[in-house]
Amino acid sequence: MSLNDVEHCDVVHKHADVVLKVHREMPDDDKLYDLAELFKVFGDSTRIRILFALFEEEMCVCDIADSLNMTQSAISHQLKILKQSKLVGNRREGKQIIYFLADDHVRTIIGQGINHIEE
Amino acid sequence: MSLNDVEHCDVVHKHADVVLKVHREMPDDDKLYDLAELFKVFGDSTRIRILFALFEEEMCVCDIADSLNMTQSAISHQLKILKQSKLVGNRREGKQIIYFLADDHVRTIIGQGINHIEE
DNA sequence: TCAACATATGAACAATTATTCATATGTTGA
DNA sequence: TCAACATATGAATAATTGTTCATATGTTGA
Repeated sequence: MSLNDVEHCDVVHKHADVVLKVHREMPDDDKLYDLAELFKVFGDSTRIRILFALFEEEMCVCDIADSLNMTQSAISHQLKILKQSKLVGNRREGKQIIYFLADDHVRTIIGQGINHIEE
Repeated sequence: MSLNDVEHCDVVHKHADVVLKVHREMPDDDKLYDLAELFKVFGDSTRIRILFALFEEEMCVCDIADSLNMTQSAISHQLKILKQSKLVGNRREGKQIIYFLADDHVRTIIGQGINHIEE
């Protein structure tokens, strides 16, 4: 794409340096996409509640469903998304699948979110 | 809601203590909703790119639009959402409206997101 | 091997949302 | 006051997404 393809206002000529700088520093599309996808996962209160549940301790699917008063299917679908984003892990224990937080990024990210909304 | 309303599996009886603990520690619905709404704002690559642009310096709407090669209207709609979440602020300078990052939470949150996806 | 249990998954539906287009609002210099 | 510019906004559309329902997969103990 050329920088001259779009000119929304006359200021683009005066501010061409700014536009260039943004271009230089902007992460590539793959990274931007991955970032947005990650935050999208946090952008649903069911998934946030699942993560808060797992803050307490690791748990089987039906305990999460009971804790949140939701169906096993709904929880299972959301756990799949959390697992794909590597926010949770799981292991089998007999008939049950135990889910747990993958690492401490989850706490940090949610903590920062709480900081922001509580100001 | 009663804890006995839903029992997805027999384990609920053995794990009733876990369910209780989750209930005790779970933030209230308002907070969970606000948290999810906040992360939803980060969950769109256009808005992420706007924030990255503003990492460089404050900018008028048309410079953002030019930087991202998008229409003024699309950017304006997204800026409204970013402003409502208090992630950006703005001020008028003559005919232009200058947008800027509201505070450093934005950098921290996005930084944590990058940490996570880069592992 | 079979019945009961625990979890996962595909399809369908309703709800949400990002962009576009047309237009409104607000500002400036002449 | 008026034309040109900069931004905001409402309506419409297409695409995405969370939950439900039905059912499949996988495990255990008898």
